[in-house]
Amino acid sequence: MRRILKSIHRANRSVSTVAESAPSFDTAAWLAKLNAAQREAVEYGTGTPGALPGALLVIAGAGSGKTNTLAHRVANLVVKGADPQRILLLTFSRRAALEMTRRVTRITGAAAATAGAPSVGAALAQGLTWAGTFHSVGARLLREYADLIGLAPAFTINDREDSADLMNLVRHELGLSAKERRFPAKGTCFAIYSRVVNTGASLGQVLDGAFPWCREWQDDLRRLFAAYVEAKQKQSVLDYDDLLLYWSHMAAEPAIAADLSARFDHVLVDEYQDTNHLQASILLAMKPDGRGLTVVGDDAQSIYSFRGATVRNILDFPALFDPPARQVTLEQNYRSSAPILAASNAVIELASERYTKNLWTDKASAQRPRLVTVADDAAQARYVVEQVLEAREQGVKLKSQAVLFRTAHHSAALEIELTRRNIPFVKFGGLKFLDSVHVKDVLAVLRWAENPRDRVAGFRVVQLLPGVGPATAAKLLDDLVARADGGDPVATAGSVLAAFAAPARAQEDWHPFVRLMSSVYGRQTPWPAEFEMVRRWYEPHLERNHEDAAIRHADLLQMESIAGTYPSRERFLTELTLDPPDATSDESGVPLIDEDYLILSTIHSAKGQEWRNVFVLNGVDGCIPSDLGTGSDEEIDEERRLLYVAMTRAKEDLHIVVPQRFYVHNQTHLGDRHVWASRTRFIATPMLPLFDAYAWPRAPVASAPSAAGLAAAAQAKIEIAAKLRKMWD
DNA sequence: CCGTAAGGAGTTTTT
DNA sequence: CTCCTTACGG
Repeated sequence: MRRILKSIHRANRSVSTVAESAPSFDTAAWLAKLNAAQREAVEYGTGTPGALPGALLVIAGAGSGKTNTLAHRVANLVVKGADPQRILLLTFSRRAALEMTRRVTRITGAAAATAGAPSVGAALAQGLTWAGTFHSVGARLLREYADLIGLAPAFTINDREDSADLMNLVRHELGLSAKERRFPAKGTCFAIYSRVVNTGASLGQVLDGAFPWCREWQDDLRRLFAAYVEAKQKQSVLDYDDLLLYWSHMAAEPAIAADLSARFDHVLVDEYQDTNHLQASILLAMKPDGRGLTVVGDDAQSIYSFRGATVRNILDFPALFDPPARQVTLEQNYRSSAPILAASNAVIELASERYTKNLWTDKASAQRPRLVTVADDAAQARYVVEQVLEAREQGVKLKSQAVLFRTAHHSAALEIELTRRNIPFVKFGGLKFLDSVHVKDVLAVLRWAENPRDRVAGFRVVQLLPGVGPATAAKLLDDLVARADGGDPVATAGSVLAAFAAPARAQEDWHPFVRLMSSVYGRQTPWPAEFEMVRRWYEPHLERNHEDAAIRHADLLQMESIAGTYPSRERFLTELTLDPPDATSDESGVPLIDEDYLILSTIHSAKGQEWRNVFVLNGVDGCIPSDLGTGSDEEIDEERRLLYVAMTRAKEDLHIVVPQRFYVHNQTHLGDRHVWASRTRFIATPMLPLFDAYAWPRAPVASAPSAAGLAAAAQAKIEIAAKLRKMWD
């Protein structure tokens, strides 16, 4: 680790020397607004037309203008003659890709105007055709090369839930569910599998490191995963990890690798600190010598290790190449006020491992971040609502304010309070629209139509019919495969359904069902009318199965309008799976763009964003850090980085709310409804002067326990109820 | 073989 | 609370 620190510091030094002593910068007007380090990142290696720049690593601190810098670099490449269609831009989310594309187009247009080069604008008219997440780009490439690598081009993609369902099917087939001791649940099995794939570690290492309680099942798990892989291949189904895994193997296959690498002159990757081993291997296979490769990120904001992301990627990047990658560090923060930045820096400074230097800003302010003590969950919600409304009175839009929390359910009390007070909000993270049963049902029909081998989809669809259960469904799906006999099952699926001996109880529903499926298999109804047909078929089943059919029906209508914006069923399914709408609100659907609403978001989903005012909920031990994430020093550091990410989202006002008591649900072994909490360990006592301590509500009650007493109790973490129970042990 | 009811166990963050 | 499993009546 010390070695890494050194190399980073060395690199920092080298950057400042470069910034000071590089007079050869092209100081075109459109780059004038960038600072020296940003300009270095934008212009590195672009001086010689036609030559590809060597590998570049940009360490970009929070709020240091990272997106803007990356967009300028892409624009600069285009201005200097790069073909936008041969630029691959990999981002962390769909939203980030859209934002980046928008900015690049705007910047390039402006640059072309000042440089008097209209041809550049024309070059970008087609846009950046290859901007997206690793997963969506992977899906596109795999469809193109599918025939060469033995994939059916019409493969369907399973999201996390579907993947877990398939894992479950296989788990039952292998008889693992009937073990004496309870076998890990489907979601756990899938998480283990996914971690092995994404980290490149062995099953044993993953079990030891992250799932120690499943170690006893190692042999069964290995058997399960082998069968799971086989099932996916038989069914022409890919999970998220496969999109990367196939891509990586494809890029390592000499016959394809040359063609694949040659398609892209430049590859640029955003949020590199949150990529995993597999993604790094893809980049290296695409650009073995690093020429044309740029990665951007901030190790202090690495918060996705649970997904296999490793900070090693960004730290080890320079040394992968010869000569080593150029490193540029952006340290000036343009987002937050000095007091907010000082507090954030203090939090990250206590990390046991740190790699980069502190950020600085010249945005002075007298307003320190607030550390607000409230009695409990409910008071926390009332405090936030009061403050949000007060800020709005002063002209701060709801949209410029955000409430951030560690886990999705931490906002439950607040959501109730907001609904009660009629304040519109949109929540990012947590349960998704696509996870609801009715939405999944309809999507399953479409997925099954796209790919009749898809067993999870088929299983789900057939069992919608009353009288059809797992046994009947399995028999039908077996028939489908048998009849296709290795060929394309779409051709024969219709007649298999028609000939199938449906159980007596399902007779009545069978013929409408066969008509529907034959029509979608044969693509007799064009997209998106097909969606409407499926939805109409589904309606009676919706009403039979759900009390709240009316609300769910509205969801489906909303999805129908989304369906209309995609050119085909395949694109709709693929993009919806890879970029699901990630917001939910109190009403069905997202409020209109021009409405004002408060943002609620998990810290993870808040990545890359900023707001004028930010509230961080539950700044207590047990929430941040989550008590599930305190097993190792690495986990604790990641939780610390989470708080750092949350704090650095704020521009002017930051409130960290500390309820003294919070509810713990469903902890049967502890049984408590609520526990005393103490301030998060990440805000240590010596750091308190950086905050405004604030107790809310202000009015003291004579008989209330003293603040000192409460603090002492909180320190001791007394659980009285637990003690009372112990009396009887 | 299906559907339902009852009871037990697990539980973050997401492409 | 929600998911999963099991037991039992059509």
